[in-house]
Amino acid sequence: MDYDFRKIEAKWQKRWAEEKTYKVVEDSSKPKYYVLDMFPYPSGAGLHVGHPLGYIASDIYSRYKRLCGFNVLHPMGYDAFGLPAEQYAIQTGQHPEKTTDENIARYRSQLDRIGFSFDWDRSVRTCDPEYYKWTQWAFIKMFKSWYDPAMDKARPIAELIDRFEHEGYDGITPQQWKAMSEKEKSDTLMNYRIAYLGETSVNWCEELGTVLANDEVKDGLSVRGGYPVVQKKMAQWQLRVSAYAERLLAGLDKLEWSDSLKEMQRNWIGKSEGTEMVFDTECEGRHLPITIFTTRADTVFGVTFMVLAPESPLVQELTTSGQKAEVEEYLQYVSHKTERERQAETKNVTGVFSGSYGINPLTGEKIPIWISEYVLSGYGTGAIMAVPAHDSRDYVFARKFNLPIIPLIEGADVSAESFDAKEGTMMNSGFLNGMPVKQAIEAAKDYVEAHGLGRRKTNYRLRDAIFSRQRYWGEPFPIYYKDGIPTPLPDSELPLRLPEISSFRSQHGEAPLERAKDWTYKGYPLETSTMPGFAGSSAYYLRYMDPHNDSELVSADADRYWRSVDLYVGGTEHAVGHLIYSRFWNKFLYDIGCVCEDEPFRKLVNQGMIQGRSNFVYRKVGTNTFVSVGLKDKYETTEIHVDVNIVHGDKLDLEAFKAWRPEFADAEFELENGEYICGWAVEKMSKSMYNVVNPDEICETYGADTLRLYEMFLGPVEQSKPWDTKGIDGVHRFLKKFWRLFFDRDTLLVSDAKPSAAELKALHTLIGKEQEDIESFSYNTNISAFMIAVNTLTELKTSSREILEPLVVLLSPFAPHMAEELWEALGHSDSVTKAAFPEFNPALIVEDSVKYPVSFNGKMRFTVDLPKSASPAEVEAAVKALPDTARYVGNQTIVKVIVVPGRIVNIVLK
RNA sequence: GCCCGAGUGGCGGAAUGGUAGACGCGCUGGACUCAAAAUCCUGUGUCCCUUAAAGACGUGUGGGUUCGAUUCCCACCUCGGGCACCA
Repeated sequence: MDYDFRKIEAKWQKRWAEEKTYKVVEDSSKPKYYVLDMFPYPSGAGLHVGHPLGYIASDIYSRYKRLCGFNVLHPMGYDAFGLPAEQYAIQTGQHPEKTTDENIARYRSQLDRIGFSFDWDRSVRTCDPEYYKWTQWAFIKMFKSWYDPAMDKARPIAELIDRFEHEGYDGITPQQWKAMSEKEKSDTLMNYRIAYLGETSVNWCEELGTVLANDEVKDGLSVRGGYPVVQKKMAQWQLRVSAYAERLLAGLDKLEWSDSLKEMQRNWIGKSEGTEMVFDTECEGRHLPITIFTTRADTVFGVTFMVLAPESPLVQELTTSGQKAEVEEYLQYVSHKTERERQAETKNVTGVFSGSYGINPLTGEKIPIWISEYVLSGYGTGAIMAVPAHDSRDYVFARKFNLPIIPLIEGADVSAESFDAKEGTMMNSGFLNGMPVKQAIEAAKDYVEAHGLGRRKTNYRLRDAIFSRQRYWGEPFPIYYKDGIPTPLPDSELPLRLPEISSFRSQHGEAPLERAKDWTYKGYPLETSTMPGFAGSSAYYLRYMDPHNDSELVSADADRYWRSVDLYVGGTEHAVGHLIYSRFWNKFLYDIGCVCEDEPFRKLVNQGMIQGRSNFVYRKVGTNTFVSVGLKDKYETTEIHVDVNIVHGDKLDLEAFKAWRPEFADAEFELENGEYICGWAVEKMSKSMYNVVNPDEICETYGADTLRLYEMFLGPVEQSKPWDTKGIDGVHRFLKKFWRLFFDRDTLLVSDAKPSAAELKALHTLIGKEQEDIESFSYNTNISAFMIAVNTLTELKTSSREILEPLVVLLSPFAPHMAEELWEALGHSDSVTKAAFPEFNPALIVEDSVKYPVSFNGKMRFTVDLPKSASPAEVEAAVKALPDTARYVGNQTIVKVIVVPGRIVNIVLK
């Protein structure tokens, strides 16, 4: 019987589904392990070979952990709310639910073909009301909570109301509180709630008709669609993520994530420890203290001007009547610029003088106050002290407007550029003179605090997450407006289902839900925006633990058993979006006692992207003649993408090319050595570049086991690499060889013969390597080890069951279909999934050499590593060689001399 | 500009202080075959050389540490990723 992968794979996929082989239930007798993939957004294009890379890696890990005796939770679901489905609906009038269902069905069948060990009974989809009920539930919890800085955690809002009523809080006295109207009370509480409604400047995308989060915008364009994004002031629902900044930062230390990913999160959180300092200012006789934030308190002696953000409310206060016209003109100019334009023109310095002056608190000098767009209103206090000598932005500004520059660090040359580094010795700085910069910063902070000029302050760049989207295909907010006061629905009304609407297009910033009929609760209007994509993906890993529970997000029992995700596999593109929001969401649930772990993803592996490898043909301009790549420079040619599926090893299939598109039917060719060689490039895998490779085709030609093996053999999981089928025959050949260890045509070769030492060595080398490699995700080297083992065993003509049986178990995480088939052939009625990982015996793999401990000088110990066959004379010779080389050893204590047959190679220090 | 990460044969890559290039692809020659496919065997870093032996060189570049460096340190170059007026 030959290796008939089509038959074998279909047979086992059917059986796994029928017998629910991968169904998992909580089992306190076994240790648990939770392996999670980032669930996909089911797009219309279906899966290409890049998508399953991470799924294959995590599936191998899950199967390995099962063999090791763990109760493994390995679920899969769909992130099904989102813009593309809605955009498609706008274009075609099809309901997004319909296209989403179709796409999911397609994804499911593609995934099933690859042989994953998901427990599909636990599958979730974010657009399912039974699922988004819990997204809405969590939102209400956030609405009903505030962040208590004293306890450093979220607490019920009732506690805050109680404080306002009885003792007062944050400058509001009980008397003031009691005097407030309901609306005023509601507005006040909005300043504290974790989920709150607030006026804010948002990224508005006219084309998409919605606001976007900062991580949904890149270079002033929307990440999805690439449409322009502008700034606009709007009342939006927001999540107080910033309250968790310090905990989100500190929590990173405990996580097994890559350094680069942690670093990205740290940058995004952007902690900055500095000083808030008060400068007195004077505008037409009125005095107004303004607060600035700086990390360089040591440079106050070099402050020669101050700058306000154009959006700062202080601008109105500090503009003198003489400057009013000029300032107004500048504000007009700034307001007409989009965020994109502001970013694009960072070198073009603009600004205007306000007319008023501030007083340097240390020198008492009068310094002008300017207004410029280079100061951001959203960070710090929206006002800065400018030190042109030691800040490059202030320097450029000072040069442009001829403001004085005072150097404060000895030897710093500020004639051409500023000296930003925090090093050197202070000068021109009063009591700080002579100090190194770092020391001066601390001394200045102390001085400022001691003299009541300001205080130490930590700022974070992390902003609150804007949570409203003016679109249809998302979770509706469980909020209604009772006399204008936002009020949550009672839990018993959840889920609040998405209403039907007639047209999906939004106009003039009006949300699609505004057109829904009877979108009210008890006669009061319901909120018309919907939640963003990250809402549904923030706690999905919890729902997998207990997916059918309709009274709780997750039961305490299920949560205590599964706790958190042990291994999370996904791409880096979610580094600062999903992975921040999810951690925030989880920490909130932790605060309210809903979950028992405060970090959701203990270990995270980022799989690399699989890029496409595009092929090109070259058409002579004005003709229908195509020249091979080596000849293209002789003519003027146009480069044209050609479907990679009609190119094999960069050689174009001429007939297939003529048939590809009508305009090439009568194409002519100029060949090289009788062949047409295509050019190539590594690009993103996409339809428009004709470089998409579909996993179904690979499964059809080579089988799912080959696909799995090949994707892993391509290189390290974390690395990005182009898809290139050149090597796929190699792994396919390996599987056929593996098969032939067991079968010669129809004859099963397995016997009860005792294994030889060489056979045991080959097996146990592999067992040891597999343990090590899977734990470190070095799947590619492990497959190499498999190839070596199979070659050795083939050569040894192994038939021993004691070798072959464990070998099948070792193969099963990588090529589960073949492993099941062979396992059954070996006489097992149970799935190979239920087998145990073979026990590793390192004694069976020792080298044919022996270590001779040798003392030297009574102090150092040497280990001489010699072949067993070495004669005493050879050992002596090796040892005699030691003193010469050992001279260099100094106070090292152990030295190993590696002896390859006949010659001393080197010494090992330990 | 700032912060990460990476540079090894014709190609994907292996080796984390100890015989560089495992394993696979490709290519060379051969066996089987009428032939092909499939399968198996052989060789395959570069230079010198008809070939082989022997030798020299060789992990982006230049220095350093070490008996010994692809691996550790410093500087530079190139590529990839992230952040980018965050005071």
